[in-house]
Amino acid sequence: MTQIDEAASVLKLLADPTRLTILKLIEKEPCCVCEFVEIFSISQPAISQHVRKLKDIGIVTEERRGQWVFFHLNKDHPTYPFVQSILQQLPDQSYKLDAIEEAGKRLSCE
Amino acid sequence: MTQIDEAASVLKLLADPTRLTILKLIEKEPCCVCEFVEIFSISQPAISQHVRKLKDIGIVTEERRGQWVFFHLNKDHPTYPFVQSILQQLPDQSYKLDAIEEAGKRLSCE
DNA sequence: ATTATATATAAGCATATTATTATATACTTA
DNA sequence: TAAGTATATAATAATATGCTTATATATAAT
Repeated sequence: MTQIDEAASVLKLLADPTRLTILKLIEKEPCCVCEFVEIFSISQPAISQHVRKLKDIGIVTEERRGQWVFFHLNKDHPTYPFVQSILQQLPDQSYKLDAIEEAGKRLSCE
Repeated sequence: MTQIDEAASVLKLLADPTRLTILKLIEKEPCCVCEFVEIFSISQPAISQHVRKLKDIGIVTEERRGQWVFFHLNKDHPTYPFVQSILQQLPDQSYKLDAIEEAGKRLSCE
């Protein structure tokens, strides 16, 4: 496994609009699945599967708070500097959280 | 098409070890297909197909020199700064060209 | 305990990706 | 012009990806 292979693996994880948005959101603050479910127009299992891929390499960690699970960007992960350098170039996505809040759809986890 | 979608598309193109190495090589100097064929252990059509994907979005341009086609990294492309910021973090791959040269396999295009 | 809510996993399916082989095209040179 | 070299395209096959629905698990609340 060369550095190129490792970089390609990380890029593959980032190369999806849903996962990229998730990462960009939790870069700012931890979020829970129920928020992602409201934001994206895909099913809850689809969200879980995207998040699992991010957890599998360790760039995302989970923290359970009661029945909710919050996801954090793992700043201690070896690939974090690389990931961060990419995220940093993308526009903030928090407006998506604001939008569901205004629509009264920000669920009880908040 | 949001900025996130566009970024994801570009990342998808980079998310392959062959394409990533090609980009890293031509970042330094234009290369021709015959060199890639020696470097990678995949068929010539497979190389052509990888290169075509890069040409399709325009981040790579081609220049014919006789029977050879050389590929350049297009520094004027809108996504170049983004791509460059990623490539810049990867280790130089020129040793692969050196290796085929020493092995006497650097073909006539040189 | 039972029920409700939040999340994860499993199975299945459609589509995308990446390779291969066969063949076509472009250019060079004898 | 015929033959050789370099590259591109087409057809096809294997595998990967990302979604869905159904179901399981974990916690909370009645």
